[in-house]
Amino acid sequence: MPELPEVETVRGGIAPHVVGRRVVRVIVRDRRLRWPVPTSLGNELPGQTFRSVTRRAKYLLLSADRGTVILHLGMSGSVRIVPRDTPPAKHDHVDIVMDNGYCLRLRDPRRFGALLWSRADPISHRLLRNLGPEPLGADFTSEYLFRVSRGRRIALRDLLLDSHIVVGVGNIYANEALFAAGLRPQRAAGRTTRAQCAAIVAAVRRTLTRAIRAGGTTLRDFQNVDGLPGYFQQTLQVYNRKGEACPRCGSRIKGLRIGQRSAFYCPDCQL
DNA sequence: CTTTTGACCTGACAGC
DNA sequence: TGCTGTCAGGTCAAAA
Repeated sequence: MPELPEVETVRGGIAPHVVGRRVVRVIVRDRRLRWPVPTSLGNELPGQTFRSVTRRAKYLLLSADRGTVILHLGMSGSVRIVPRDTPPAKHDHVDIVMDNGYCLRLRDPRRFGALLWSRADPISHRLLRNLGPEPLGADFTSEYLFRVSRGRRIALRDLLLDSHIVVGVGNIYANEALFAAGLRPQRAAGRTTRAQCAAIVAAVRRTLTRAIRAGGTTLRDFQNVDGLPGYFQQTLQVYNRKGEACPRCGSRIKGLRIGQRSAFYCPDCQL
């Protein structure tokens, strides 16, 4: 469910409730997430204080005194800050109880998310080690994108989804950014010019930045920490708008499948 | 090496 | 009211 803007929205939402708080205990009701929630989390985290909440790709990193909680929301994960005695709902799998009477509660119906504990630097964790550059960072440049796309027949949409190329971009924002760049999602990545790569990079950055400002996109069930939806879906130009009028030229937006996942584009605005 | 496919899960929704 | 089929914002591992 969440892409970079949604994860960033969650990061900003939980940070003020978490940083400086000491963990009292960890309650695991169901450890069967994408990988089992490690017993070391419950053994080692209590007694430690959270020092910062940062993000790498779609991972949230809750740094404590002698380790880091690595949290990924998968497709359906969400976190809330609730009073510790709030009865858990279905799919509320883990509580991290803090010393102020509140807890960080993780809900994840599909259980594609992950909650891990890293004693060492989380950046060298096997899940984070081989990730590509941050899309809003200085390393994601048109020259970089041009270089890594040479000789690739993969669809542009799928190149943007590849976390080894660039992180944080999911299916919604990949489609939206390619609309903004004027390139069809199914176009072969290798068949792009330097100028087109520059347009893609600029479009990715602008799309993500705007979405963060809007508090993310809520299509079905994304909620921020306060239980409120994001507002960027009102700004979506093509995603999930098959058959509707292109906001730029009025043509009918097309939908197609690339691999197993749907893609959307305007046949007149995108080459 | 690149690209595609299958796998992991539950829930919402459309259509009958 | 049910049933069935389809789809979903992620991403890893294995197959081709």
